[in-house]
Amino acid sequence: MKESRQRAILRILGRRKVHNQEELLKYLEKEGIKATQATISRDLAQMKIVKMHNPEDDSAFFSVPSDSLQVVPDIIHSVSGIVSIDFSGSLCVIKTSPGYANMIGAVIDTKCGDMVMGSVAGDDTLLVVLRNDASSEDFKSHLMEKIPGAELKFV
Amino acid sequence: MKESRQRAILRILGRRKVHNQEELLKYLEKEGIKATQATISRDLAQMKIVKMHNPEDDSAFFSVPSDSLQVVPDIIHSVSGIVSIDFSGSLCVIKTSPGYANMIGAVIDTKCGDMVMGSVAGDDTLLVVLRNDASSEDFKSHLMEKIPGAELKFV
DNA sequence: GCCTTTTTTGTAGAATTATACAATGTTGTA
DNA sequence: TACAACATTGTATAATTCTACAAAAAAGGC
Repeated sequence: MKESRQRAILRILGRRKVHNQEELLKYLEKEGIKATQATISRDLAQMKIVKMHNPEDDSAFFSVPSDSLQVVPDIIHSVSGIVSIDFSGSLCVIKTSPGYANMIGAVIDTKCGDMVMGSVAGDDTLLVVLRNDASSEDFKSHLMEKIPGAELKFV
Repeated sequence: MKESRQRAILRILGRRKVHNQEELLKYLEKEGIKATQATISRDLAQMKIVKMHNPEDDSAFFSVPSDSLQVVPDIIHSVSGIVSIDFSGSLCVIKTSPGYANMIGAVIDTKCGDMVMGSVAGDDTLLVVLRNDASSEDFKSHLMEKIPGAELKFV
């Protein structure tokens, strides 16, 4: 129950701006998941999800920072979000579902540190810089091994 | 007043874990800055500072995410936090005061985008990937020009 | 199965944070 | 200086989030 609820929370936050916990509760209910504010308060803390402010329009919404996800590995690994993967030299461009780039970047930094020099993530695009001695083929197979679901996306 | 208070907030959050706004208020007072909870609530929102949770020990503290800082450019540019700068090929490793790496990474991404491919920041270490056609010397002088205080740190 | 231990959850209320409003301060213009 | 326009702040309170506690559910051990 808890795991699928947290998975649903990630999915919802990746798609919409959610401004408070009551609102998140409503979206969860639409997916048939019932819970209370107290429960998702604990979920958000556990998942290290933060409330971000947008000074432009004075709004606030929940956001999943890039380093949040090693805390709940079981969840991340079952959420892929990867749309496409392409290479150009030692650069790898990964397109993701909206909002997922940071998360996937965090997983890659953690799981593929030996062949990755670093990564920069936008909202739905992730740029991975491979080390000089790492081939794109090596990186591909590493990804397939470490991120369940990734293999489906290679065309 | 507001600007120096926000500068002080960045300095404080870079050095200590602050768990709520009342606590931040006390640290500010120690620096001779008087304000109310309402004021720093607005400051934190404007600076896009978030409250992060640590599920390990059930604590929470304020944190400055990497993309927070373009919002308050006047402030960032007067905070250095750089401890050391080293190069290895087209890689640049910048050690910073604890908590400052993200912030400095954001400044470098913004100010040195033409010679920087991307950067990844930990808590006190920043890895900058230079473009192939940018020399470390070019990057150094660019840094010195763009980040007041940086020149002091080159040994 | 039955008992124990641990985890998850809801309720209710405490703690924290955000904000409407009024007041004060600041900036620019003449 | 005097005025208007705008920005910043404090007060009081509203809104939101967290958490102590008890109950329920799940996981292990025998």
